[in-house]
Amino acid sequence: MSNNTFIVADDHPLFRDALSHAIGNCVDDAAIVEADSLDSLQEVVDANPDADLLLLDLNMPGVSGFSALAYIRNNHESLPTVIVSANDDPVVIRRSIQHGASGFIPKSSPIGELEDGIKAVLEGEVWVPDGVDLQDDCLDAAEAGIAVAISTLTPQQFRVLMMLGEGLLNKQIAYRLGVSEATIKAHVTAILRKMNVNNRTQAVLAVQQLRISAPATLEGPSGDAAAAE
Amino acid sequence: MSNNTFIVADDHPLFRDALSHAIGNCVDDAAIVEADSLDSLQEVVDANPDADLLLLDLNMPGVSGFSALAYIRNNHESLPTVIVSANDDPVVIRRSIQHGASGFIPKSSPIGELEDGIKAVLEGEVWVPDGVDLQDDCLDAAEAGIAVAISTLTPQQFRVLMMLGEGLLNKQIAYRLGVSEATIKAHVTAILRKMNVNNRTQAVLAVQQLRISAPATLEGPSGDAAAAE
DNA sequence: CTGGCTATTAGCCAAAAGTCGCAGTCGAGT
DNA sequence: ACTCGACTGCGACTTTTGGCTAATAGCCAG
Repeated sequence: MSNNTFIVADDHPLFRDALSHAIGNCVDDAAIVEADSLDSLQEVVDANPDADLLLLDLNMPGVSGFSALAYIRNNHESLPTVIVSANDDPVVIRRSIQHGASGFIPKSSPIGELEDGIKAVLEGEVWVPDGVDLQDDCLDAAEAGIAVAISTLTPQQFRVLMMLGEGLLNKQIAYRLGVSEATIKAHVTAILRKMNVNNRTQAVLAVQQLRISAPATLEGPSGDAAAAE
Repeated sequence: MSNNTFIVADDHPLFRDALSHAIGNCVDDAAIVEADSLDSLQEVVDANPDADLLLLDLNMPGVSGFSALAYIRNNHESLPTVIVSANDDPVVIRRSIQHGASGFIPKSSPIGELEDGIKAVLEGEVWVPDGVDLQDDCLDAAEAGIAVAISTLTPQQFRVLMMLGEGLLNKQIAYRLGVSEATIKAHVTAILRKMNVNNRTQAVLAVQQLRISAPATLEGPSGDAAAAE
């Protein structure tokens, strides 16, 4: 069954290390695979379809909120996923679980707690920090629908959607992915169909609904307006 | 000085009534003007440029988060604005004040407190619920920049921007505003310039950063999650 | 091996988006 | 009165989107 493979996805190297160590303390002979971006995450998950656990940061560059979780959950159903986030708002925690995460570990947790969480999830439990109530307030219907739509996207389509979410032109996306603009258009058309919207702006708005509130440090080609000068 | 005119902007009729009554208890001969949408708010504010106070709901239909506040604050600088919201998250309260509100009153407040707040603001104070600390975590630079950009928009441009934020086509916006599509395109171009972005999707993304994400947290806020990474 | 899914591309076309220049109006200022 | 500038509104023009067809190729499962 278990092949002792663990995936750690976080854009912060120091934190990946910390998480890897924690896993080492929980399991002997653990093979750790790391990812620091959406691209590498997709590669790694693809290359290790039978990993034991995925530790996923909610703030990866190029990924909007719970989109990645929604995508992973329905493309690799057998891969238990634990969200690791700097944000420990109970609302975010509940949303994580409702989107299919097997656990939630705040980045502020002491090491011991982190390890407890990992162990618990490895044994099939759902683990959240003490004092968080998972009851009631079920997932917003619209949000759930969007998550379902996203989960039907192919890997390439998902990448394209995330770039739409950065306000990029088809041409720019094509360049980044190294394919022709015609291909991007085909993907975009498919995405609009699956998400049941009429244009890219509406698709982006839908994705935004899966965002975790805080503006955070969402750097990007769009955020400008600020620098002004 | 004072002309005893008050503006109450909320899409919930019952709540407008409640707020109006509260004002009546604070001031004699108060003239109350109400607004239930962005359109009516712009009209009313325009028609009463020297009102004493604006009570503004954060969840008006057709207005995205703090956009309306940012717009009002820089187009009617002399109009003190108090935010009235169902969301009483300290983060939202702080953001409101930092965007230029003169006060913040949770919808869950007892009448007495509501009146205290109104009185305090009328005397020039900044009023927030007990126990909320306004210190530290200054406004995110990007968010502040976006607010400034929005504040430079003309009334019509602001309306157009809000509709862009609903994912509408130029044609649909034109119909709603009763002008030609060519006019909307011109407005959009002006908006893109002022916000320093290249296309409508990026403009929408910028506006989304002023959104108050979590749908009304009825929960007891444990740590304030101001962390926000 | 064959059918089904995905990815990729081209070409064509209609619609939508975005740019430019221009015109009318209104309200300061000088 | 006259100018100046901001706001609004338009039509002509270019670019980007998005839909459709069709073709090629890889990959996997039955």
